[in-house]
Amino acid sequence: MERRIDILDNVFAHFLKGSRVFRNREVLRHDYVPDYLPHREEEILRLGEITAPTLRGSPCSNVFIYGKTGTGKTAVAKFVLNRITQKAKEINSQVRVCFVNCRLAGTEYRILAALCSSINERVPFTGLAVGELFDRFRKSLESQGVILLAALDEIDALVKMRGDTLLYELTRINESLNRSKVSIIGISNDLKFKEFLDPRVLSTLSEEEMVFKPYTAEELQDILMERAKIAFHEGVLSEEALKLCAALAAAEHGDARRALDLLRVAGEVAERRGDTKILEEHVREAQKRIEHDRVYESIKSLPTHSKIVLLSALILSRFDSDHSITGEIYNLYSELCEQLGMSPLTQRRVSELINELDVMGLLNSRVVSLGRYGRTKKISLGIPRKIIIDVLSEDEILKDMLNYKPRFLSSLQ
DNA sequence: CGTCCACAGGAATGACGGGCGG
DNA sequence: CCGCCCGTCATTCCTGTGGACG
Repeated sequence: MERRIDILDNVFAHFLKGSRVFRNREVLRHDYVPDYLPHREEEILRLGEITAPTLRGSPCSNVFIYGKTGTGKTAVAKFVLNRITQKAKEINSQVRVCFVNCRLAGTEYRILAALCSSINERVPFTGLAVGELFDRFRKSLESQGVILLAALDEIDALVKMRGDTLLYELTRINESLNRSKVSIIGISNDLKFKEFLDPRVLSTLSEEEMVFKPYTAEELQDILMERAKIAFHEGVLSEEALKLCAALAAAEHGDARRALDLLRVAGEVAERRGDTKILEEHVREAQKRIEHDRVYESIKSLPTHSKIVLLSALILSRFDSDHSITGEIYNLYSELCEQLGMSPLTQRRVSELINELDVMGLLNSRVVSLGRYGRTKKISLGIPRKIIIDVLSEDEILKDMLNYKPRFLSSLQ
């Protein structure tokens, strides 16, 4: 059944787009879970062993999975959960599984709602108090007498925004359940995450721990190769291009997600140019494009005042040497605010904004002492001028200020 | 060697908006 | 549904500081 739909999808896509590069672009998306996960056999086995008891109706140890982005945590968890579901159906076992992405869910309410729906407890989208929802969840569990295996992905996001109360409740829920049990698989890409947790929650939650190591370049090659077979038409992807994708991603964090993005965008670049083979140059172009898009978006979504600070740095970079200092930036920033009819923020705040832009890589700033002439930050642009100009010239408020001449120009030279 | 510049950056506090609990 | 609380952004006030200059 599924297979037939897949085939048709490909036919439609091919017919509509007439792609000579892609056979099935979908498999390069990072939310796609392939049938085979290269170099994660051990992890799959381990997680399988830990969770297997649920199949015969016993609870299993809670597991905590750590690892940087793109190390296969989510894929492995989904993979194992899928297999458990399959097996449970076969042998008619009373195990239920639930996979929730805490960051996407956003609130405790929606996470609980997802847990409820996995045990067929229907709850309203909104309206109930979280405590009420929790009671319903517990009652429903108890009356059904099932084992629930719940995977909480990006669990660090939940704790960062809401604290660990929900986790605390969830880890304690088994104490009040007789016929049912809940086992939790927590997934986090923040390795320091433990420190934010109540020690009691932590010890309950991490009865078992798994750490996912970054992929090596060779491992990434295998992953890409598997996907490429499905994603591209035969002979489209050159070996050098594939190796380059793997190498670039390995240099970053061993991030499979990044590797797949590179491959997909490289395919798109080739397609757009009308080429039928993906070469190294397409990958390099893809890398540029991904980086460009990232920077472009981050500038575009900046608050207005941060944009003005960035614009000040841009304008100042035309004069003087390649760096300016906090005071100069602040003077020009104030001037620009005046021109725009806005009231400027304080220097203290602007200093903070500069730090934020520095963290984002849009500016480089470092503290220096100029001796008799004070202590300040030397600030330079962290990205090509062109990108800033591109984004800001689309900005309704700031587009006319790109060629602004600072009044205190004379004092600069 | 002390001074003093031009800020860095911490702490306390206020304004505001959105979500949570009752 | 409403009030309260909490997080975010911003201001105010402040103490700290590396090193050129005299």
